[in-house]
Amino acid sequence: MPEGHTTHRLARAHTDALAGRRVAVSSPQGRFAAGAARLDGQVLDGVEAHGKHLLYRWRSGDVLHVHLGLVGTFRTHHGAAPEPSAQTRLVLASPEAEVAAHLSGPLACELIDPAEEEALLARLGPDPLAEPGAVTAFAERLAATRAPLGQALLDQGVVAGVGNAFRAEALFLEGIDPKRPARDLARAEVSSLWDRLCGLLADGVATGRIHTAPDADSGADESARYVYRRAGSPCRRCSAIIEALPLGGRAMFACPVCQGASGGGDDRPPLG
DNA sequence: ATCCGATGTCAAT
DNA sequence: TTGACCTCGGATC
Repeated sequence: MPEGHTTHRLARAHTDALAGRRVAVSSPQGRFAAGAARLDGQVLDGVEAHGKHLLYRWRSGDVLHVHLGLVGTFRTHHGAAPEPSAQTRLVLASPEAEVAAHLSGPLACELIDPAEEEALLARLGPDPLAEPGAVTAFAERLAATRAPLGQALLDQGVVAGVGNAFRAEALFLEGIDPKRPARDLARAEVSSLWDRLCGLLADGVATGRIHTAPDADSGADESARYVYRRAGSPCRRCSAIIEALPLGGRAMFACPVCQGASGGGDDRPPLG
């Protein structure tokens, strides 16, 4: 689940449900026991998303940093909540609001001090969901890397909140070969790509899913995407076989024709 | 019952 | 570049 759209949805949901309330905080699993004990009963002021990072700000001045990583999940229950599982790292609950959020498997769940928060935010590039006008910062950071574009888009210092699914879908829709050096993109390509990322992420916040292809609300997630996790299947535009190649340590999915040297991306609808 | 992979990141080679 | 970490659902035996 977790690219930038997920964290922004959580920030909004948890702010709506819990901000201004005293929150019961616990760590059934135990690995956050000390932090939970410190926060338990405190008033939550609000929750912010910065790329894939979540910051929970408490009236006491404490800041809780959560990063879901690859497998982390936050389940937010309204009404009667089930018992948290034994591996639940963190529970945030308001009995009066009948809300309980259960966090499992996070990469990070920790209290951070102001210096750590500053360092965290300083290493993030612009977040399309937080700063949709930040195309210039995006362009500068693309120009400063030697990496291929497909790899640069996974670098949270280049753009914050984009992950493996959004990078693949965005580059397909832009018709750009992911192996091209990021610094070689024309200004118009950078601008169009930034707008594309903003649009895809905003759609993700609205729906909670990464569905980029117009058809197929029915069926698996793969049926609602152009390339991500579709290696070996025909391209929805040209029927060429979608490829997966390692880029930035992960599988990069792309159409060899639509994203070939001749380029060609636009808003053409998919084939039948 | 067991294995494997996943929308992520970091530390150790 | 690789392995470790973390949890869970789906595939496989």
